Amino acid sequence: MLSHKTKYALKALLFLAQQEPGYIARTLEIAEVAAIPKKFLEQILLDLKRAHFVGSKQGKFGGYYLIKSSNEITLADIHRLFDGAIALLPCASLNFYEPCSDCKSESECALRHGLIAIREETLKAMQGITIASLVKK
Amino acid sequence: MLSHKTKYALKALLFLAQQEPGYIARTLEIAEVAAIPKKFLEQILLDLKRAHFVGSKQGKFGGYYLIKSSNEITLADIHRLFDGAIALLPCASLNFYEPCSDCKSESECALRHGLIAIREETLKAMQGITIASLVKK
DNA sequence: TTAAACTCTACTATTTTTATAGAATTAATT
DNA sequence: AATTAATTCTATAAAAATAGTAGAGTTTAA
Repeated sequence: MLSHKTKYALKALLFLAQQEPGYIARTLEIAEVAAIPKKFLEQILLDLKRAHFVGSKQGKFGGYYLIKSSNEITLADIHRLFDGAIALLPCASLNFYEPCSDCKSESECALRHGLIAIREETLKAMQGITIASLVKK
Repeated sequence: MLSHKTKYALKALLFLAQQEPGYIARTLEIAEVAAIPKKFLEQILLDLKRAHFVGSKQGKFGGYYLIKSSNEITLADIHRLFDGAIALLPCASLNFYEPCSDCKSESECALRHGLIAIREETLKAMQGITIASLVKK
């Protein structure tokens, strides 16, 4: 399941993608429209900024705007940023790989191979969902 | 990601599937081989029993054994039993459906449709992984 | 009767998630 | 220069979920 953080991030990006090009949205505005606690959203937008999905303008009349094309932001990207690995166990992960502590050997691990197959399918599906594709519907 | 509980359940089922038909395995035996805290495993096996994946024999020389064919136990089944929904949000779930509290209307919800597509793909993949298919490798 | 196993409930500890608070900084306007 | 309205940053707190433990009770075989 997605954390609230990831869900909020997606809703915020969805909002930004629906604005006129050049429009700068205040955090409060996004928070109200998308029903997100404002102070929580501040952190999320800051994370999205550090990950270069959005840009910001400080000071009065400042706010946030998309800097990446909405069809280049995928569900997989946002999941990884806030919820981490797509894979079901770290040993089956591409971006968050870690060996299992309780596994004798990886080649012998019965679970790992199956979970890699799942990750491949899920990742493909999640990369197919973009902010742009969500806006369309 | 899978919880430890789900991972332990899979490892326990994997162990049981690899025993001779009719063999009854003690909790301690499974715990040692699969590196699972014994008291934690007790709860997990009890849950697996209540969900009719395994049977048990009480008293001395008692223990657990599979009662469902290992090719009829899927990753999706075990995930749902211990970690709940396969879908990324409750509003996109088949077995754990709940409406979103922060969503104006489901038909308007931009997220839901995309997440249903993801759930369909992931579920299909997870139903393709069985205890039997994991044992084979 | 004893030993060895499962059964059951309650509890505790830890970690993660979900926020909240408040001061600091930045920039536009008056 | 002062004011206002915004982002930025760090720390903290509250709540929920996860992981694990304890111990008494029940069942069965020998």
